Amino acid sequence: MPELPEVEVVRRGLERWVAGRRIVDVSVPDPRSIRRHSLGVEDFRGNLIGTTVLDVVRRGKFLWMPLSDDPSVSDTPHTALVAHLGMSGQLLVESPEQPHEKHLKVRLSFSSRADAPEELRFVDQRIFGGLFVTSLVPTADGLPGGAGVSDWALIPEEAAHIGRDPLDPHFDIEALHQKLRARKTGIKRALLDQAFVSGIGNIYADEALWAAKMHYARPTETLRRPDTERIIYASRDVMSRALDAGGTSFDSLYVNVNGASGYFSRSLNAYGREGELCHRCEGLGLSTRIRRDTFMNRSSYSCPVCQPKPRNARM
DNA sequence: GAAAGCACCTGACGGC
DNA sequence: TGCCGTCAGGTGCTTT
Repeated sequence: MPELPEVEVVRRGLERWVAGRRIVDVSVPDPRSIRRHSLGVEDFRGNLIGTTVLDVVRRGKFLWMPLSDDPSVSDTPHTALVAHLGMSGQLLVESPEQPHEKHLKVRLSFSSRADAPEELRFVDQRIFGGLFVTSLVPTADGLPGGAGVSDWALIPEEAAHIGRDPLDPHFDIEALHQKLRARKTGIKRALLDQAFVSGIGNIYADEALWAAKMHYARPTETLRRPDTERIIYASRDVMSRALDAGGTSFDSLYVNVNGASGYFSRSLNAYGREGELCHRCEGLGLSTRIRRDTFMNRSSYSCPVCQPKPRNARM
């Protein structure tokens, strides 16, 4: 599935192929993928056709493209096309002659450019993702909304509540630490809550906790500052390595969110390794095996030795 | 108000 | 071979 590093690869691809281009047509073969655009298909089309994409910005797994009716006027944008890839979404830059994908949901046609295909297609098998047009509002901290070329301190209204992601240069560890201490919940539950920190999904939560030698049910109110730092540094490390790997295999025309290939190329220490030897214990001559627990209706992978369950666990 | 539970969705896979 | 149940999980809404 697309995780934060894959979404960043998509952002860079879109920045190259789509930024600065005018939208000339929009079609929505499956309206379920724009269900977050409450005013419907015609309003969605009307808000896009004739506008120009100014930039491609990302915070966590949210992507947005600030729009302008007249790019010759240097003004801050007011609206944006927002995209979330969900579990299976893909944004593909293709020529109109390319056969339609089985799960094609939305097509955007751009003004022609000699060196670039004219269509951006949103393809989504499981329809957890989607597109919508919304207003941009000022960021709470007055700093740039996310990763992008522009430095507008703006963010889509619907994404304004989410925290910055660990790869964001404006990420504030101390603020996160204080929020975690004030909350009475387990650490993994908090890491998956985008209001605390965005961009961490089930895979990176397990990997970061393994690297930090911390059990997923550790109560957040017991965290010390070095604990929070260990988790964030670990998540940064694993996501940066995944981003590097995604970057090297990046197929620039197909704005690649092939989650499966990217995911399996990573070296994971916990996620999906039930019954396999813990790499860290193995190095110490132990034969501990990774355990899988059901947690939040999902799977949670951990080492029972490196990540012992606390007595005051918050499940 | 905070925290937890659950629905959304479809393809892969295992069991019968 | 075909049917059925289970599983995967990010987000937002509902329930406790």
